[in-house]
Amino acid sequence: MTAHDSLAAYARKFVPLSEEEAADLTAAFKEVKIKKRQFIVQPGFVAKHRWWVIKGAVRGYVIGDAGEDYTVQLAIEEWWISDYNSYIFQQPASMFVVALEDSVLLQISYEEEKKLKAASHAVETFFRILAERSTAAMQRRIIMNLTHTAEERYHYFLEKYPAMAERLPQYVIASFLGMTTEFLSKIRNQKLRRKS
Amino acid sequence: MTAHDSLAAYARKFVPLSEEEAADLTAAFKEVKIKKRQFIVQPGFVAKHRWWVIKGAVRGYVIGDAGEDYTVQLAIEEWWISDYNSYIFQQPASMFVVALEDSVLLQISYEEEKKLKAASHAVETFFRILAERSTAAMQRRIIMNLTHTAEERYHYFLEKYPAMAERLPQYVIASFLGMTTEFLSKIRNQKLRRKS
DNA sequence: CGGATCGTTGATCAACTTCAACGGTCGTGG
DNA sequence: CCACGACCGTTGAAGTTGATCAACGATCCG
Repeated sequence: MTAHDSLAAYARKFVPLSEEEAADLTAAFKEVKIKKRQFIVQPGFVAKHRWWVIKGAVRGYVIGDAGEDYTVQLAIEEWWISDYNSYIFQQPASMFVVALEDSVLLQISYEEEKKLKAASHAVETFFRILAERSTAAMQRRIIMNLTHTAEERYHYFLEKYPAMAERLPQYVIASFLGMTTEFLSKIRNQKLRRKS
Repeated sequence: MTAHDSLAAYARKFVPLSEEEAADLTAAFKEVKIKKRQFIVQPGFVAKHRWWVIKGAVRGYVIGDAGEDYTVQLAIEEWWISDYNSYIFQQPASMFVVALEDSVLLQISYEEEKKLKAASHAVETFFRILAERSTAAMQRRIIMNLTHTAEERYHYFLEKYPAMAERLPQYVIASFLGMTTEFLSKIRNQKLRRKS
């Protein structure tokens, strides 16, 4: 099965597409290969594309005032990634998006996506569903961050995303969970000097 | 201008609607009045509606294991609210949604919304845009929470949402920003014992 | 008037960061 | 092919941010 066929199959999980719609949708995506440490979005530049990961792992992050980095999004196979604030509004990005491994992506441009959505109600629905699911996922993440300690968030992450947990470097997971890599190391090794 | 006209005008900021589409859209919404402290979503029950605030203020929150409450969403005039994880997937809610003031809302049911989106490409587009904007806003909130201190988040909130800041009780703002009301009080009154 | 409700203040405490030092591993160029 | 950095993770000590606890004051409303 080709990369484009995978995407069509993925889209059909959410919305029924005619052969023609599926063909038009996938034709708008271009396969790109990126090397580990290669950037596809950088602050100050508009994110002109969104990407769907076929193979590999990609990370979106921002840099704080003191130079610390914070992972905002992670994507492995069958996940989407971009700087959505930049992509949706076509404004300069605040994020970096970089490959954590040599990766293969399917890339669609803002303009192409816009045309596709206008041309097909079903494709419009597909992107609406993606956006809704993304909203729901972000809401869950906000709740998790507000209501749980660093240690709880890590254990939840392990359970929910075991594939990422075993594959991604620790500093990426730590910064995704909103803690330092030192602290995550202590959690993992039970080196917490607890009163209890 | 009626409440339903306001909604039509709001929708037309994002997408062009024919007279018929606008009429169908607004007809699906029912005006509801709720009293301060009245709940419209409760954990365990499916959120069957989403609401658009015409007048008043509404708060969505979750309760942590130790009974602390965390504000997940706030809505005043022209904002949307629901428990989106519940509404989108039609699964039991984890949030409470409650009126902070006597409020007037426009309410649409999941089923009605579904029909409308299926019947009109433009309405589908409207909801897609809402979802995308919501995703982008949540991403900004995640970044803000990760990258800034409690004090910085408060000052940013003041600047960005002055209308809410002057109108909502302090404990609501504090829990929205992920801090205790005591701490927010100290920030506001500069009672922080700082080394600097 | 009297009880909720909301905000304030200070003392103490816990969660997590920062800083500094070090050890292992991986990959790349000489 | 091996040596030398980068990169990644670990550990401990000290420091900070913000939470918790407890008490109290003001205001609002029925």
